Amino acid sequence: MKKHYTEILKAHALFSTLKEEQVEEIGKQCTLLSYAKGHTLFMQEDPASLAYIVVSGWVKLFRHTVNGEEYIVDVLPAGYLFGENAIFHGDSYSCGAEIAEDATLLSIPLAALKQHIDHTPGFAQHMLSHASRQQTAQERNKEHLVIQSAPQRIGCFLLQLAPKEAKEPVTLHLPYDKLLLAARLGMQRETLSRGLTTLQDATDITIQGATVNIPNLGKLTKYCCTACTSNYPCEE
Amino acid sequence: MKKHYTEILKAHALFSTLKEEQVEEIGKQCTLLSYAKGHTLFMQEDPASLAYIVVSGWVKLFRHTVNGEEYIVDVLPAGYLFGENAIFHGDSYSCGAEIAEDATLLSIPLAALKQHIDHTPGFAQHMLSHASRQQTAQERNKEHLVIQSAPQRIGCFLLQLAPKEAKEPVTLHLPYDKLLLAARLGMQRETLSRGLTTLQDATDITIQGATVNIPNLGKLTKYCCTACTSNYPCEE
DNA sequence: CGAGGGTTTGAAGTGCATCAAATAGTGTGG
DNA sequence: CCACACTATTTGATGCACTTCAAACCCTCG
Repeated sequence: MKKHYTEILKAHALFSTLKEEQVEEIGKQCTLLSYAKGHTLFMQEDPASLAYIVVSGWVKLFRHTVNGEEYIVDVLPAGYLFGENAIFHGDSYSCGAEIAEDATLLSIPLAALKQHIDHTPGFAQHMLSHASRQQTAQERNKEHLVIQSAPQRIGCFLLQLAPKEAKEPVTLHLPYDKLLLAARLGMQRETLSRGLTTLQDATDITIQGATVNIPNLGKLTKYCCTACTSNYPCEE
Repeated sequence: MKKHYTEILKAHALFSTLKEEQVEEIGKQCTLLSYAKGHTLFMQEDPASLAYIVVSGWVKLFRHTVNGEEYIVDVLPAGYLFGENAIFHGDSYSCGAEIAEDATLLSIPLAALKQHIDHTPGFAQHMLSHASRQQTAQERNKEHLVIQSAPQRIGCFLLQLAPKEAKEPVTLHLPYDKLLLAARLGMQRETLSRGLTTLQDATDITIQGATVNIPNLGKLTKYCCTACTSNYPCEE
């Protein structure tokens, strides 16, 4: 029954090179949980004992400003790990987490991670390269805020949503509501709405509700990625 | 002669808990270098064999967009380490580095770092917590771009420049030219100039050339940090 | 069918960027 | 020590992008 927990773990780069028995031992301490949209997992500064891997659905990470507004740190799809950095924040979460779309999560005790960081050769190295990847992605995100216009950021997001070896025309669905998407991209919902229209005019894509059709990837790429410090596909 | 290299190393959190002999062994492989403003250390994608610690002066990290513009990743003061993440980027630098103000740097072979990551118990953990701190700082920076206005970002930068236990009135000097500062804060030089004027009107500070006088830290803090997800002082 | 959230559209305002030009500041050679 | 050249910074005028406020529209679900 619990065996497939290890499959989920091994699918993540962080655990991919651990020995079978080590993954199994972590797997034993994990739990699979299902939550409905809107459920709050934890708040910023809460004492932390669990990290999570998103198995399906979407999870929103957020912080609140001093004057009460919500800032979206990130919105995570399946395959992503979060909460693990509490280890380096005095065992409290550095941001809040809420289910953005119905999700199943695998919880992993922080204690298990800590133990492997300290005692399993090579694991800390994997954590390091994982942290480095995260940092690169975040740096790219920060760049976008300075360099790209709102429509470009939207297009860039669509490109990241498209599967790697997709053949045109690509059809995809916006994975969560547009209010959240706008916040994730650092803009107002109205700006998102207008940005999508601008994109349609500029790059031949069509949008109906949450359905996006991209007949010409090259045109979209050219529109968005010319202002960027990375070539498409924009991860590295 | 080379003994004080170890002092520089030990001043950095990364090496602070290594044993004396281990630090000395790294110290032997280091070199102290002086560069004039404008000197290019390396370019993005260059093969990397050295990391650096800024001993004095300022170093600018940058990337170029596809269409040739320069994006400022960060501008580092004394005490900061850079270039080390090449380890996780296939031994090539993820951004260019140039001397922003006359600087002396301590170069550290990446090979030495790698070796300690792999063979020195506890070192990888230190790298991890270092990476985590960096990530937090970067996340805060990214937030600022979305949440804060240009004058608020400027004020926030001034607050970070002020020594921790400073008593009013605080006097400080902008450490590098305003064109670079504007880029570092993600705005145009004209916006910086006008933002400084706005700040003067709003928070009682005075600016003459590169000299800034802050008679009332509370007022500046209130102006800037109310829109932020962290209380002053805004690191954690 | 009506209520309510999510989304779009419209109109007006604001902040930052852009272009252009003036001014201050810095270093050089006479 | 001054005149000149050159760069850094400020100021002014204007335009554009994004925000804000307001209202309409759409869609789903009771």
